[in-house]
Amino acid sequence: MRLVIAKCTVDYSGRLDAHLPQAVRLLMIKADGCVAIHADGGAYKPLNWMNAPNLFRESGEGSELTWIVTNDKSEKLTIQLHEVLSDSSHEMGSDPGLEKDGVEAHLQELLAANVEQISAGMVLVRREYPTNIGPVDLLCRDQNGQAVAVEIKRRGEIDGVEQLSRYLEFLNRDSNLKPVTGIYAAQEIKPQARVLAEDRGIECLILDYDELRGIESNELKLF
Amino acid sequence: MRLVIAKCTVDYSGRLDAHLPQAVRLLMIKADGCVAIHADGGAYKPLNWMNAPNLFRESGEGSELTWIVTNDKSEKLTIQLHEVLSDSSHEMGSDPGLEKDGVEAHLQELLAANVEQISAGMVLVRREYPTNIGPVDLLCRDQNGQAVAVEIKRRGEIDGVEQLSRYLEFLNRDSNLKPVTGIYAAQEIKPQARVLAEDRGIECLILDYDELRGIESNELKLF
DNA sequence: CTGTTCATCTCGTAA
DNA sequence: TTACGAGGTGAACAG
Repeated sequence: MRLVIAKCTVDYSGRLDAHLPQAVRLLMIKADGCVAIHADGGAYKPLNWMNAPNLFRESGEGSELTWIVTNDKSEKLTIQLHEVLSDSSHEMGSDPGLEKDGVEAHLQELLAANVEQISAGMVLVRREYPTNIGPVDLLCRDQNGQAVAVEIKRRGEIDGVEQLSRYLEFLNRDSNLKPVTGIYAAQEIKPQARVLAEDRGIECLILDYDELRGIESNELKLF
Repeated sequence: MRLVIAKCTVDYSGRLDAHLPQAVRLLMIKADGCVAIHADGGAYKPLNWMNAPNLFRESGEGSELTWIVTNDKSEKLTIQLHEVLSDSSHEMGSDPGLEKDGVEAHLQELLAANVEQISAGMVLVRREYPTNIGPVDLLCRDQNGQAVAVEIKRRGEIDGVEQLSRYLEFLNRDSNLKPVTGIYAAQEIKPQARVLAEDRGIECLILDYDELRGIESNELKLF
């Protein structure tokens, strides 16, 4: 990894056009060739960047170096270096990578194992119940034996309501299931999504991840 | 900005849990306190990070330093530094920031100012016309006085068609507007999006950004 | 290889 | 402050 601190101006042209006025910034060039330009503030996202694979060309000399980075999608990043304050390279080797735990898939597992938390007497028919337009997260039957399709999201936005509506439309064509009602379950449901869901007769359910995890661990303790 | 190259292990706990095994990485600490951990490859996104504002604590000594970064949302980033290979700081001053050109807002402005480019006699009612499920980009009336809802995208994909369909559904409940037709306008419309749009009776319109900008500047020249 | 969905999304902006 | 939608979204996964 090469790290350069320099007073520079930058122009990007590609999916949009962008320009950075002259200032001191960090230019980061990784081993795979990708380039990132960071200011000393803001979040982790660089001001400008160019992903690998790309072509890096250096031209000019002295106090007016120019870096031009291009790729095969006709994107172009032009960096004018007016003054280089630091330039260093570091050997780092390959990275073993990140291990994650606690994302959305876990939520579906937890709820599938505890469908009676949705309403008393609810029974799971199956997870990822297939339809022609994709699988529904959960298909259940309530205490009266009526089919219920459940769509689970971490954050319930309007797209998820559309998705569930489409599933219901298809499920209701199956005379063995009809009539099928819908439940939209999420840790958080946005107001607009709620409006649309209720407009379509879909029930909204707020999930408590910690509570579900608590129930799970309590049940495990019983055995 | 402080840049440290070190052999380290990292643990993050907060919105999820994540762990990084021991390896040499770049640790970046910006002036506003945010911390990012980069490997020498992958894209511009760091492996782990912690945004400002946060609390940074350094403890231990010699070859076993520990950095603990916490914030008020009970997120915690723990960095064990097993070997520091480089540690430097750089004064960079504030950044004038990025100037962008060619994003969706520009397209909407340009088209709003030139609605007769959509079709002859078209008149703008208002931009960001509100509905219960969000604002429509443009509401217009055509030469016959019939209401037309326009959804503008830079890249026209299928979810934009869904979005416009929802707006039309709600707008058509308003007896002052009914019947409302839809136009899906984008610089580029994906084949699947076009099929769905036409299936729903929504007209597709390809926008030429340069052309719209040209019309705009020509009109300016007239005055 | 495209298409779809998730993300510690980030980021801006308007109510 | 919160809600909402765009993003040079990126990244992972399924078909």
